Amino acid sequence: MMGKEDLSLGLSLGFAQNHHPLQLNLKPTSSPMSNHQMFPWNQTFVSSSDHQNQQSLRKIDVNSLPSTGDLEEETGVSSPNSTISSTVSGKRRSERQASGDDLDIALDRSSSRGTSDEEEEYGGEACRKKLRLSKDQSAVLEDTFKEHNTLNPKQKLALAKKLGLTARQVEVWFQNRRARTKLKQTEVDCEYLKRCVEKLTEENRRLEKEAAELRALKLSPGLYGKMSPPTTLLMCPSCERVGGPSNHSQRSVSLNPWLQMAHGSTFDVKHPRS
DNA sequence: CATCCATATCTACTTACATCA
DNA sequence: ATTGATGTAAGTAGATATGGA
Repeated sequence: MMGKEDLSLGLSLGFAQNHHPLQLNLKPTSSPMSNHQMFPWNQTFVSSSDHQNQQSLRKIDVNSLPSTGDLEEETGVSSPNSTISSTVSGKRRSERQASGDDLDIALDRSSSRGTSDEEEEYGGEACRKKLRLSKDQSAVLEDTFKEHNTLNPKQKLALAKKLGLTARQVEVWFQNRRARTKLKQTEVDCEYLKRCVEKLTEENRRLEKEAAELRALKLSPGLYGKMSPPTTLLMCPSCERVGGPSNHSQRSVSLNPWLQMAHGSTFDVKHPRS
């Protein structure tokens, strides 16, 4: 099985290697970046092929285009889910009809159901049979994904033809691939934020301790008069940091952590995208 | 020009299945 | 042999963009 770490590693390395201008734009808003801009798509994901490799050795390739006879046979199809539909949703069906992609309709239908043997196995119902893409198919899809994470209709059809898949299968693969990438990035971002929180908590603890010490000093009259005044807090208008009046002290703490990150973080947590 | 409708494509979520430990 | 966890292909719903009537 493909380990999560593999993909995460791939992502991290990808981000490290590609200095995408948006990579540092980590903000707490829900989705500040469009999905099409979010990731450097030329990053490498090598791990899945090993996984696919193992699997494809054990499996029959069920993804080759069905014969003409199959196409004729597969016209009537029911949803693999309990909901009755025409396999492709009404939307999808009309989409294909509109584009005149009749072959594709038939292929899509055939691809989302089993053979007649399998039908018997499932009590005559046309249940969804899980298909596995071959190692080669996955590799080509991955390569294409690295170049662009979305496909226009022409590219989709060309790729489908090249791989012996349906356009719908290619489309679905890209959709799922984008979702996986986004999920992985979310996990990476989460880890980063956790480290940020830890650092800030630690810094807060330290500052509270320091404040307590200063309060203690203030209470002892002998020492108070001799104190230098660096405890005066001023806010830098440009960066919203609170610090000493002379310069941006190393201990300054931003009121806005996201600004701080953009500034070059004072807590040196390495962001995965940088 | 504004509005409506059909279509296309996307994300998010879910389901079903294959595989492995 | 069984079972739970995991990965992934595919289905569904809803949002959005676009173009034509």
